[in-house]
Amino acid sequence: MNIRDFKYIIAVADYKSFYKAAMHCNVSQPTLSGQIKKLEDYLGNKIFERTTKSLSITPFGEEIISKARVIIQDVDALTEFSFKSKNPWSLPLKVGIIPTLGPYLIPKFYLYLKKIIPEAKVIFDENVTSILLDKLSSGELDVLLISDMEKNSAFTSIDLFEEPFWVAFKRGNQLEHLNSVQPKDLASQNVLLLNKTHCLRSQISNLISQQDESDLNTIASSLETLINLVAAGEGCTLVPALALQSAWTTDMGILVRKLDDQSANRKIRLVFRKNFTRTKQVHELAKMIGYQSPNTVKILMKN
Amino acid sequence: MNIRDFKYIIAVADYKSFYKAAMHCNVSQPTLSGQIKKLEDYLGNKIFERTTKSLSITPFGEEIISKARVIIQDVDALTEFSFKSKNPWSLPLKVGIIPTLGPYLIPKFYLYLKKIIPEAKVIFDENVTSILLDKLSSGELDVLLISDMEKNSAFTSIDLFEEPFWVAFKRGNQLEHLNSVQPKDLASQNVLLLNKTHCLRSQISNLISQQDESDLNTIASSLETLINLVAAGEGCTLVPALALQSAWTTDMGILVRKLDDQSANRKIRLVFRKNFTRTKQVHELAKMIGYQSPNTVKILMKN
DNA sequence: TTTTATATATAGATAAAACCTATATAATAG
DNA sequence: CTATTATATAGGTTTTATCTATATATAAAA
Repeated sequence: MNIRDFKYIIAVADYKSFYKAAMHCNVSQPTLSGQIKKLEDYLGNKIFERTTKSLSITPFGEEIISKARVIIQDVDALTEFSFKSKNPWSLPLKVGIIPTLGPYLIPKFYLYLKKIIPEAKVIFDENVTSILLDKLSSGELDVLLISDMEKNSAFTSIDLFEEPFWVAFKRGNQLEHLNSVQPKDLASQNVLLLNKTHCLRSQISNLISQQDESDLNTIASSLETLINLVAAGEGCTLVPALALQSAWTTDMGILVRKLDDQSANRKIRLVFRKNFTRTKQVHELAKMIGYQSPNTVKILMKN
Repeated sequence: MNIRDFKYIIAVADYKSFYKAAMHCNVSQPTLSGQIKKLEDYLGNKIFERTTKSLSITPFGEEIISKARVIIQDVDALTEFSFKSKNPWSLPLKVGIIPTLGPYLIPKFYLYLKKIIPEAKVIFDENVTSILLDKLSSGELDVLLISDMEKNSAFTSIDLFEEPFWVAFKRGNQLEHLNSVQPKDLASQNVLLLNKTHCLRSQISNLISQQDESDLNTIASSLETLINLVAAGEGCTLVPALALQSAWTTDMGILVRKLDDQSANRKIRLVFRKNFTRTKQVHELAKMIGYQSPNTVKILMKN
């Protein structure tokens, strides 16, 4: 039994003619006759009572045709739904992003994405890497914007950009007098760090050769808090470039210096399941971020 | 797009495995994979996200599968309805019958038919031949039980039996003294006839060589009325064998003689459209009437 | 009554599709 | 690194749908 056959009997019922129905279905009349005969044989009853000069629908046929109409309507609805869904943005993209990146990166590409692809919808989930990876595995999220992560063969990633680290300190700190700041210059500084759940913490503590196990300087769970502590004279901290705000200098008396070290940066990547089906969406997102963010980073680096 | 493909994706959704779903569908795994791939290509979206160790359904796939389940349910209902309808008596048979036959023939086969085929349902319409033929053409009736009719190439007929005519007259009529009554013996009699709409009238008037145009003896529209008039001494009449009642002799003083003439009978036939689809029902009806009525007629002829 | 026009059915060949087996590829578990 | 398990691919076979040509049947016209 075939959906096509249902279309054939409905056409015959509508046109009251095998010949005309065949024209409408774009098949030859013998094809139509043959398929309907086969269907009738399978169902065990005649649908049509035909002579060369008249065609009527049997009571059984009326039942079958009305049921077939319902089925064809549902099939058409399914097809229409599918064709509408061909737009890669017919479904929202669920994006996980780390807290040290989200507040600064999202504003830089989201409006541009909506301008270029108005139907695009992105749902953000701001969480630390380990939680995001779990959600990606389970399918709760479609794609992640994260920094370093251990290798996972189930995931694929797209490198987006490298984000340098800057040192932020209060005016008056001895670092103010250095033209170029090296990691070793921080050894004598009280470097404030985020708590261990943030990937940024280990990246920075590795960089300045501090032991990650130490909880000594773990005094904040957000970059905003860290900066406020620095402004209060508590010490210095390292900040990823995108998080730098020009208002700091004027309003808070905070100075920044780029760290003069090749490894003083983090790689930002898009990560998604290797078999994720909506890769077109992912690549369009990557393109939007790629268009926007490298420039932004460069501008900030001149600051 | 094919109903089979819907069954495939539902099986995969249920078994969470291409391999197991293929087993369930009695096809090979490559066949299932191939067909689902084709469906996904046609619909323009992936239904499943698969790796060798996990299989999940995409949001699009969830929609498609739930729609497909509805369609498959409806298709199954259609199929089940068809298989139930394979019983030739799944629909009532609409039988037209002439008024000079219906009241006497129906009681002789209907109970027997119900006994042999309990699910059989017959709807009777008692009318004169011309009206019945119109209703047969239009499809309002499925089959007719009638006597002579003009040839019609759109109809087919099955001969059932020949019904002899008997003369009915009141005790004391000069016919009482004849051992055998011939048509010519009726020339001197006042033969009462039904009105012209009944086929029985022309059959009898032809037999006794009276002009059919004459309205002289047309004084009744039912056999019951004719018999009552004969009992009242108004004349004699011809009665088809099945209509003879044994009560006539005792209660009404009416005697009957078989007409001694080869053509003194009418042929009773089943007539139906040549392309009628439920011929099995028709032939079962014919068989039931054939089993019952010839015997009945013979018994009456000995009366 | 024969012819013409129209509609459905049948026959035989061709094209399309679904299917199978064998094998490749991929990923996890031991 | 191998064994196991699952899906994908390749190539050939079978089945099904389709086409063209023609037959059959009926009603209308000549």
